[in-house]
Amino acid sequence: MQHLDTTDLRILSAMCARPKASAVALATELSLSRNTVQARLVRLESNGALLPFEQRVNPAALGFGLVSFVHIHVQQRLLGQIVEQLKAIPEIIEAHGVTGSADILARVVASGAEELFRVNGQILAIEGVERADTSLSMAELIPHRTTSLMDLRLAAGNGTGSRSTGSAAEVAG
Amino acid sequence: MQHLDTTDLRILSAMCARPKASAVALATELSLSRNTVQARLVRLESNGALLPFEQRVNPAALGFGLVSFVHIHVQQRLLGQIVEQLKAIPEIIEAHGVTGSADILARVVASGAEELFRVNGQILAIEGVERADTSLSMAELIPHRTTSLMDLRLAAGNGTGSRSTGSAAEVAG
DNA sequence: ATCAGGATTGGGCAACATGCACTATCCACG
DNA sequence: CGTGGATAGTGCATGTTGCCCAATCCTGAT
Repeated sequence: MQHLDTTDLRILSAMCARPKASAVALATELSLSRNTVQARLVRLESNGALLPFEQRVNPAALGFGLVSFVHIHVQQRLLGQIVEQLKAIPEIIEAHGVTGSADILARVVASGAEELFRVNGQILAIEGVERADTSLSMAELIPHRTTSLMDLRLAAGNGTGSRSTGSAAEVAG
Repeated sequence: MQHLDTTDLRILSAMCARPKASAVALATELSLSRNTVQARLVRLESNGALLPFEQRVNPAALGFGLVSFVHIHVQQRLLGQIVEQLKAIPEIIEAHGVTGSADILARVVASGAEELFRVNGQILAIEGVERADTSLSMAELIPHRTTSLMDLRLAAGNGTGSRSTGSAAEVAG
């Protein structure tokens, strides 16, 4: 993962503030050359700093308004196969191998309780899955955000004036 | 939350497949009028089906490569104030009020263990927070995805041919 | 069946953007 | 100092956007 310099951060931050702004407009706003913005955008996409567009799609709008977090306990030796089978369940939209009392923490969405129950049944039917403990999200207290992180980084690296060069202001690492 | 019909789904799905495609290109691909695509896109943005651009920013690229899930136990009567104070911690990038043994499940990122320890200290210092149990993400087994949900919905509502009209094929809800 | 309202279609237009190319300059490193 | 990559500024053919308009379609209510 290539880390970002202040110019990258400024570009990202401006894009968050004005997603529809063209590269030309961003360049003007940030006092950069249009070519620079374009080159940076290409690099941000190719090096993984920008995740795929699908992150923006709201599951609730697709009818999956029920969000739950499922703590899954598995037989470790079957982990690989289990993960493959979890991937085949469309309602599991994220999963992490975690430390702590559970082995996997999955985000599972559904249209309602009945469908969630069905999906949980699918999870439990996977060989090697010993337990699945489900917590329902009752409220989204802090919606997913990254601007707080960007602001933190910009505030930390903002000692080089309004026109920062790359390596002198590399802050994200 | 306004639910989406098949045309919306097809537009979203095409955007996920080709994020850089113009409205004109999408319209051609989907056999729709350009105006229709534009109108639908405006609606998708305004009704919350499309989340803000910042969802696409990868925290790891900002230097926050350590992901953890913090289960927070609180005094219920102080919940409102607690949430406000959690919001003021930039490294908390998501939080849900959940059922189950914990009250709040938070996603906390950091550059490393030391910083995570510091953030945890901040959480614990909030009045009304009784406990905070942290699980580290050791592996992103299933990266966040929504195309699986879209595919599911499209497969479920695909009985009306290649040119679906709105209400006859409303499937998401 | 009729009517009304919203959605969709197809087309137009001025302004603008994009992707790519080019040259010149700057900056960091060996 | 020399070199290579990054940045800046500019140009151009092509395509896009935001907005507008009129006509048609579709759906639900009466």
